[in-house]
Amino acid sequence: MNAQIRQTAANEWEIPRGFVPGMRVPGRFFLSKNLAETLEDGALTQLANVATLPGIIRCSLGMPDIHWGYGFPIGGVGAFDAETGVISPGGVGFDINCGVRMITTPLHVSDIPDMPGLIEDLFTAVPTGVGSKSPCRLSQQDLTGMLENGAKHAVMMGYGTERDILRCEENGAMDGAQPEHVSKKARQRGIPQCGTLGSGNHFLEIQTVDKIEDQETADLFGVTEGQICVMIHCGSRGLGHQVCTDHLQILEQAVHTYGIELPDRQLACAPLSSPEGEAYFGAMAASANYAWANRQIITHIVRELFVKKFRIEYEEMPLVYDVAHNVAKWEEHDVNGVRQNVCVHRKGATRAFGPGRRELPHEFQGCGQPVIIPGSMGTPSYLLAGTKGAMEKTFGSTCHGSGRVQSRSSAKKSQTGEEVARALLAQGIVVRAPNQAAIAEEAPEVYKSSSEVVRTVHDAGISRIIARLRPLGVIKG
DNA sequence: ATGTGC
Repeated sequence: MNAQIRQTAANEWEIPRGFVPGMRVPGRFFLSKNLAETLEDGALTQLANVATLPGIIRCSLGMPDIHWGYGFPIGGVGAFDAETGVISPGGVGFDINCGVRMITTPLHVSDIPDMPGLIEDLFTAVPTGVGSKSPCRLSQQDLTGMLENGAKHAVMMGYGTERDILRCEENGAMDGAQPEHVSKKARQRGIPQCGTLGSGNHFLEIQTVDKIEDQETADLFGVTEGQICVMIHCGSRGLGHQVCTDHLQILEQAVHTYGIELPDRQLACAPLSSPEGEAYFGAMAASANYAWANRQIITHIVRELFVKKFRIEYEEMPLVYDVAHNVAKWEEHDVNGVRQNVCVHRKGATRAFGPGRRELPHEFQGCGQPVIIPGSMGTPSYLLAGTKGAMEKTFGSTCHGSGRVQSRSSAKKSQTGEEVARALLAQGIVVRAPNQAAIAEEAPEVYKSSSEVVRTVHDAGISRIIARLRPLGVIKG
């Protein structure tokens, strides 16, 4: 560990002010001894850079899956004061509201004798890969509806149930969406892509619950051992990417307009209260809503396939929860003992609200929200719960996944897609992707261990492990 | 992440 970094608890570290010039607050991050060697110098510097931004509250935060990203590190959290703070696309990420949802089924492993067949059918039903095209013909009006009302609009169109909405963070639609700040170009990319999985680390996975660590909370979440589940990981596709690109350009100018000094151009931002900052927030919220609609439509496609194939009822595949990984949101938090409305940026980080938060459905008031942490291809995913500790230490946030440790190009050099797929099949995991390179780039070896990341946040008390899920079949984008 | 890069 860098000599300037101070250890403050078993898995907790502090970057002191002065690590980079202009830090207004310290940086803090969570990392176990085993993960220490995965920490990149660049990510550490980025975490310190975030602490220089105007109006940042208490500290910049890094989760154990931290790695180098655009401006902010991935696995980064920053909360900003409503009056003096800024909003930054680099603190949200290009894939606005990249997120993950988990659906349970009444099936067990023995009910799916032909996993390759199921995966093939799902691969055909859910458009996958770069530039894949939508299964639904979306009108301009429906696109606007999705930008304004997210998953609610998708349900209104017939893609899901009223109950689904209650099981999405923000009820599947953020307040403050302003479709008028989503460019025509972004809309053009969004229309043909809604209901598509995308590429990279996005996936659709068939899993089984193989270990319950907290039976009481698992019961509340509706999860039982041996059950087959579906996990969907995707975001706002080309639309969110275009919104980020468009507004970065505007905010790079705003940096000069408002005389903001930045250690890195990629931290382009504007005051939360400025027209430029408000425009980005409105467009970002609209993109987040599009992503919720996207995951909702994919959920519907999967349910229809299961209903037909396994002769079950649509309602027998309830949504456990849907969480956002890349978003900035207004939330109330305690700041120096005062309840304050702050703008929390989570980039590659998950909300982990503990018991008693009014945003949560009544059934989760006592146990905290479900937190879904996807593993890499072939490694376990986890269902966690939010905690009081997260409210106190991390503005109600935890990790989002495993975190890449090897570049895509390097991954392709070390193994071919065929080799990776064969190794996974030997472990009983079926993999399907549009091309072999996609599989090589996502080999389990290129990621930090999801188990180690999850263990770290559990031990630090910023979420707690409820159940572990083992992959059986994976569709990669 | 991304109709993937100047």
